[in-house]
Amino acid sequence: MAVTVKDVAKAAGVSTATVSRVINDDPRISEKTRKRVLECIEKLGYRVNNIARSLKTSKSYTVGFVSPELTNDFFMGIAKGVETELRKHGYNIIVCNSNENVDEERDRIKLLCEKCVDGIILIPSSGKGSHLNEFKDAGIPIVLVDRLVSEFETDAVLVDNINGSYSAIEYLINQGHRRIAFIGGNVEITTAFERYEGYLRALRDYRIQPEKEIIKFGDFHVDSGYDLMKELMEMNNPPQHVFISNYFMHVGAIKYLLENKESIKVQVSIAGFDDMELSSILGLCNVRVAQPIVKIGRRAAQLILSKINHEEAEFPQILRLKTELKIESKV
Amino acid sequence: MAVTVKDVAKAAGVSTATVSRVINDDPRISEKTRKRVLECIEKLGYRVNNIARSLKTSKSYTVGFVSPELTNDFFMGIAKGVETELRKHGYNIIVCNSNENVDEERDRIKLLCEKCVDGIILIPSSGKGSHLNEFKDAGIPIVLVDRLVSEFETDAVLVDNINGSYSAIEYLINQGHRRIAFIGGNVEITTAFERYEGYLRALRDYRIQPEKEIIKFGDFHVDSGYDLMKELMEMNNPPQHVFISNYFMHVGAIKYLLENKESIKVQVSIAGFDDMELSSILGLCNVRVAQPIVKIGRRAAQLILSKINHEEAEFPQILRLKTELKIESKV
DNA sequence: ATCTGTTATGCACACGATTACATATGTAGT
DNA sequence: ACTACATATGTAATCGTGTGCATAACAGAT
Repeated sequence: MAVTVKDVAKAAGVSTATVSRVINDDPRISEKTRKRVLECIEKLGYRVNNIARSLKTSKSYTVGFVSPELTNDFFMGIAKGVETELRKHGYNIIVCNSNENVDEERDRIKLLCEKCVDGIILIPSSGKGSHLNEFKDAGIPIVLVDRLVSEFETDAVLVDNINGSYSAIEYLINQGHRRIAFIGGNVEITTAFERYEGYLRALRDYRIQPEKEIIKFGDFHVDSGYDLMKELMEMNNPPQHVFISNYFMHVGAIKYLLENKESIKVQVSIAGFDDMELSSILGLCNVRVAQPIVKIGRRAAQLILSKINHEEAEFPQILRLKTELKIESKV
Repeated sequence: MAVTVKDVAKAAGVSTATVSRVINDDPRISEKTRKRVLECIEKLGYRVNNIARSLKTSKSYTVGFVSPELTNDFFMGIAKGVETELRKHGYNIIVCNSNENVDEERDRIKLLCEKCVDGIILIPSSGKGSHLNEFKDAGIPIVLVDRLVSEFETDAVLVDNINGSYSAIEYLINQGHRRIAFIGGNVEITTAFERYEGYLRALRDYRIQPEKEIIKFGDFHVDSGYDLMKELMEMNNPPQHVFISNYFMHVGAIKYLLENKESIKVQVSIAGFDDMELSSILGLCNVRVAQPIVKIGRRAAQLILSKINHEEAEFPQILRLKTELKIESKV
């Protein structure tokens, strides 16, 4: 059915080896035959079969990308960076949704191994990583993104969460605020823990005693941000400044504020992590810790490429990218 | 290096054919040898090489998913539906970003063909489709999603945009409003055209003369929504009701309204297409035409599966999914 | 004419699995 | 004992490429 090198070879009156060499730009082929072969390829509409090629070369030019969720601009921003960078090198990504579930995560990785991907970029769905050791002997390089996991060591691209939080809190303190509430994610996730750590560190450095009642932990989702903001606002003495360490929680918090404008006794200002399309329009968040989202993806791609090509500098390697503090001056 | 059927066969004292049959659940294998083979598979840590399998069976169990953008919850909601459905049948998706660019779209599809994907699900990046004909002879089924294109016929999963718009406008009219502005996308894109058509049709059915000055077209992006809302609000006689036929434009429009609260003379209510996580929190949009986003993906997956398996009922087939009108009662 | 070296091409096997066909074994019926 | 048939397994070809090795063709030097 499909046109193969064999057909091209026959048409051009050469061997399949020659055709293969033409396809792969082997310089030893004479201009004359190269031209003839290329003509036949064109005429017959030949297209290389990458499955066969992969079998022969043991390179699939495909990497797996496993994300806890697909409808999430943060994760997909990373995916975008990964795709853009890998595409330059002829790679594609197989995208899998782990549904924030360790079992599904394992399942997807297993399938990716069986598909012989050249590497895997994983945004872990939890803080645990023991199940990842099962795949060590498959010899497929893995790069973690955004979060680290326990019981599994590998390269990773992360953000400097501690100093990200720190800088935002420091800014607020310098503005004269001393009672700053905190809404964060589950501290078993490294990202959440580090952002909390940055908050605490800034308070300590400025000799401010953390106030337990205004420090709340949830799960990085919209509803959680909503609920925790509600808790804060229903206190007798609600805080006027809240640092929220995740974009989605921040959206949820603002949702609560907008829905309950009348009943809230104080005016609240929000500082938050991430600077997404919608962060600015919500108007209630004028201090933001921006992550270089697409760059995270790019770096992860570069890292996996160098592992695939065994340019192992000093692995395991952990890249920490800096955040940027964005202040929106109230007009 | 890696363990192959050969190794397993040797270890179990059988031929590779037998091992292959065990792997593929061939019922002709005796319980005794099946057990022995499975033990050896376990012991050696054998994992099937899907590249080799694909070469032999000409099935890659992979489909391509080409989207104009990755950081877009609408497109990724579709991707999620696709992934979920295909996963059940053992398929994976290679996700490509066409960057809303026809040339890149063609480029990605070409690569997908060379990777021997079993099918392609495409969210077209423009209204043109002539370049898709190049891939007809590759024999790889294609399913379009969300939009149709000119000069190329194939199956598609779409939304009933006309009646979606219609129902929203009809609702507003029944509420007593007669001056309803329209902000829409480029009418060369079928989706945008149909939503405009629904708007017009509703006005006509209720004997309302469309008013050119309050009908605006942009490009389905946030900035465009912002600009067009600005145009409307800067009119001498700004409309009080605006129907915005796309989620991102709707976000941009609200951004403008929030930023310019003081200078806007009228109170504006917005009706919009799509019902996303953030639609509700913005509070300014209480009438929404909800698309069954994940279901669109599911159906596209089912369609591509039936084409792959040649269960061609009566192709080309166009599925139109119904929208749902969501009214948020102002409390 | 012979040798050396370079360049261009072909032969044939391998990658790791599937599968049509052949064969071996067992069982039962006549 | 012979045939008939079902069951279980093996043999070997095949999918479409890439590539080590062999070889052919030719030029230039001796």
